[in-house]
Amino acid sequence: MNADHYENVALLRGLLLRLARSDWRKLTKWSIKASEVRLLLVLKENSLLGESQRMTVSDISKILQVTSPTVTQMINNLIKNDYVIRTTHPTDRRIAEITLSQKGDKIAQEASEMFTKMFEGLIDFLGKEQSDQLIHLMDQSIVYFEQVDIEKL
Amino acid sequence: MNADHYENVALLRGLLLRLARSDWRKLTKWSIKASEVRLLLVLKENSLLGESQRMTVSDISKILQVTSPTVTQMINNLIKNDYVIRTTHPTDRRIAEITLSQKGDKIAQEASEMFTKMFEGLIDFLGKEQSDQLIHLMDQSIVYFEQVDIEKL
DNA sequence: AACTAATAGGTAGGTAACCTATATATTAAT
DNA sequence: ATTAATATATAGGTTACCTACCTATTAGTT
Repeated sequence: MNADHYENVALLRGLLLRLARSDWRKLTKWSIKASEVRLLLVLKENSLLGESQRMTVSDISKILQVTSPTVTQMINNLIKNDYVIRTTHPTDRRIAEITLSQKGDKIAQEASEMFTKMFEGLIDFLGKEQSDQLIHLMDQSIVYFEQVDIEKL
Repeated sequence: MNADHYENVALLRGLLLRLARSDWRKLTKWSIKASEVRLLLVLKENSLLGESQRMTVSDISKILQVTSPTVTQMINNLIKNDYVIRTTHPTDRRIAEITLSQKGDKIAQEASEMFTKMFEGLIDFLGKEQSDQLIHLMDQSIVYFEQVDIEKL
């Protein structure tokens, strides 16, 4: 553990901050918000996984890691412009089932392709091995941040 | 370039999103906002680099990568509770010079120590070599994202 | 000196992306 | 039948930004 073992603390902090604020998340070619595109993508990807096309507010909330009122709000916006459809579960009327409309599916498809190309580009740019490394390191970093107790710092 | 060269596209996207939304940025033990703590840190770190304690709104804006109205707003809040002081440049009266008050310096000091410990913790957790790798890969990713043209995707 | 352009910052008002607290509807459990 | 639990919605708020515009001041030009 030499003298400059920790030389990169500031660098690391700065990079994480920049990456967090990076613009790719805010991209939206479509006339809906970036967060709403992400929601459409969740629905699309769920159906591609062979799961049912219908998802509940709670499912979406878990995947996007936001609270259910946040999901409701996004869905209300999406319904307003016919990107998704809300129906009631046939046997449990508490549950709202959300499905993509044709319009929503089209955007989800385009967004999916765009993000795929964007991240394929990143993998090409970094190289396969390096991108695997990045995945591993980011995953570990998330583990670290989830476990660290600020009160004890 | 085998079949699953791009297998990790979704994984990479998900991790970047999670890291972006990670909570460490929102931490604030103090009675001011996280973004305001970051501003105090900029002032503190600038003075530690031997630069003058005084910084202009433009300087801060460049470092935090936010617009000047955003900086003005944060500074107004910080002034309200005596964390920073705004004075006018002696020879160029257009320029506002921002300095830490004693109260602000104390928080900046604490925050600096906290973040330092937090990122030292990350370096220990990942290992020195791995954390250097992470820095390199994040840096390259930022380069990539800055250069990628969405319109062409 | 007078005028125009450039620079630095502030003001007003808005938006995205979240949140908490609370209410409502429905179903499950006792 | 009553109470508790669950799923979602509503109301209203917050943070962290932004753009458009305005003012004050300084620099450059004729």
